[in-house]
Amino acid sequence: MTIAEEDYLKVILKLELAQEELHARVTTNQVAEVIQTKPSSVTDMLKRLKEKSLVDYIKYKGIKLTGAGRKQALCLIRRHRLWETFLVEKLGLSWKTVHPVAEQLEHVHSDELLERLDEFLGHPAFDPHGEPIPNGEGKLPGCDGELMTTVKAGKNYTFMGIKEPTDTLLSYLDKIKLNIGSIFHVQDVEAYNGSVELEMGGKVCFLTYDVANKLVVKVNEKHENKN
Amino acid sequence: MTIAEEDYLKVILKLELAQEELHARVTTNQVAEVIQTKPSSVTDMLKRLKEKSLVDYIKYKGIKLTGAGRKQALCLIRRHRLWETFLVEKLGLSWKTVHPVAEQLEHVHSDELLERLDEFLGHPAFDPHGEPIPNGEGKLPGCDGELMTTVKAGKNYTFMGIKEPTDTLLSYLDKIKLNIGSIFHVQDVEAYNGSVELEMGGKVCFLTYDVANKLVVKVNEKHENKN
DNA sequence: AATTATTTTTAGATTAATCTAAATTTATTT
DNA sequence: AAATAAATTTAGATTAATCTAAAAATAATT
Repeated sequence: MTIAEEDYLKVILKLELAQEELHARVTTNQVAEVIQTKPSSVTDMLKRLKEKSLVDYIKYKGIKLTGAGRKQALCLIRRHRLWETFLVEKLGLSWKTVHPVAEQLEHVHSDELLERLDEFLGHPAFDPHGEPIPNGEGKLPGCDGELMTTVKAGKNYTFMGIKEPTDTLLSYLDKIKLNIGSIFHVQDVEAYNGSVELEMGGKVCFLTYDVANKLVVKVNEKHENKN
Repeated sequence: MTIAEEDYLKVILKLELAQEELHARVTTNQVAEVIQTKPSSVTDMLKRLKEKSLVDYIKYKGIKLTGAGRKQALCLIRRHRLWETFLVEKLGLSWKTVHPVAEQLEHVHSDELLERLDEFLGHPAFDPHGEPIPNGEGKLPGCDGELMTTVKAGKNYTFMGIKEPTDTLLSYLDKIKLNIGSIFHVQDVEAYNGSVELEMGGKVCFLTYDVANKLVVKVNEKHENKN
């Protein structure tokens, strides 16, 4: 498995997940756009990936990952997000700068390294950008989470991840010190405009509906009766 | 700088350092032997490296690194050894297995990553195999160390590194729990056969001349009057 | 439905890194 | 010093990954 092949698989998976209409096939041009290459180069690569049974590719009809291809792609995303977590949590790099470095690290092949790294980081479920980290079996966590727009006043929650992370949103969360893993208490949900009032480590913060609607949270049963 | 180019530079530096007669030029066949490739492939690569002013290559006459080439090669060795240290010290992998993983990690390009990793590891001077880690300026540490065959009874030393590490020697040192960084007290040096008796954390151990002659140590002024 | 536009694929080149086989240069030995 | 052996280089191919330009297929529009 070459670096180029791995890059293509990852891009195809991301396009499949982002696809508007479910089960629609990813197109040659979509891939070329993301990889920043010519469609003809994509066609060449697709033939090679098909040869290896990593994609189901039909001329002029688009692409779909096979089971094996999907598994590989999820492994790459797992590696990428674990490395990003390491770079930010352990080495203190900024989440703004780690992507290109993780882009290189994700191509390092070693199952044992990956396992140990995961353990070293405490089996994190989300990376510093709030993206879920697939587990060893390729399953994404936090699928049982809910958006912060559905929380109930009086309950406690853990902040799990971000739905569609953008740099501006991440910067904002940095500023108000709302970090992944934070536990908070919902003081109030404003029925009028859906804004949420939280209490977190003694400090209070307000979130608009638009922000709350990007944040994935999980009820924290254990801390239910904290206040 | 491609991965292949980096691999060649590293091999050439290692051959230069291991050269019997100083200033002798590294040969095409030597490189081919180490890289496990054909001499003709080496010739091709040497032309490319010469083009980039990384080696001083004269047809039929052999190779020498230029200043720039040497700097690059030292950076690669630095990366390799820092990663090996990370893998063993932080992730708990065995020094027996880390080489091929570090071989991949050393090709990750990021100055900031390297700086932070070095800091995270506490600026180590030797890797888990006892090899010295070049610093940011490409200088090798422990050049002021001495071999354990020159120690004086009654003094305290720190175990810095290993002269020519082999798996069997490393395993032996593991077994007698003599680790890099260990501080020990020299109880006695046997004039008859040069064997050395050490005391280390209350335990005593004997080393033959042959073993002691591979171990790099440094007088530990601060602990001079421990006993 | 016919035409136009868009998407996708093919054909043919290019570059890095490798190979084999043959030619050349240097080293070694009679 | 001539002959032989060894090391090195060249010439010509090969593979992965890319490109450009042209051809073919699909989609959109009149």
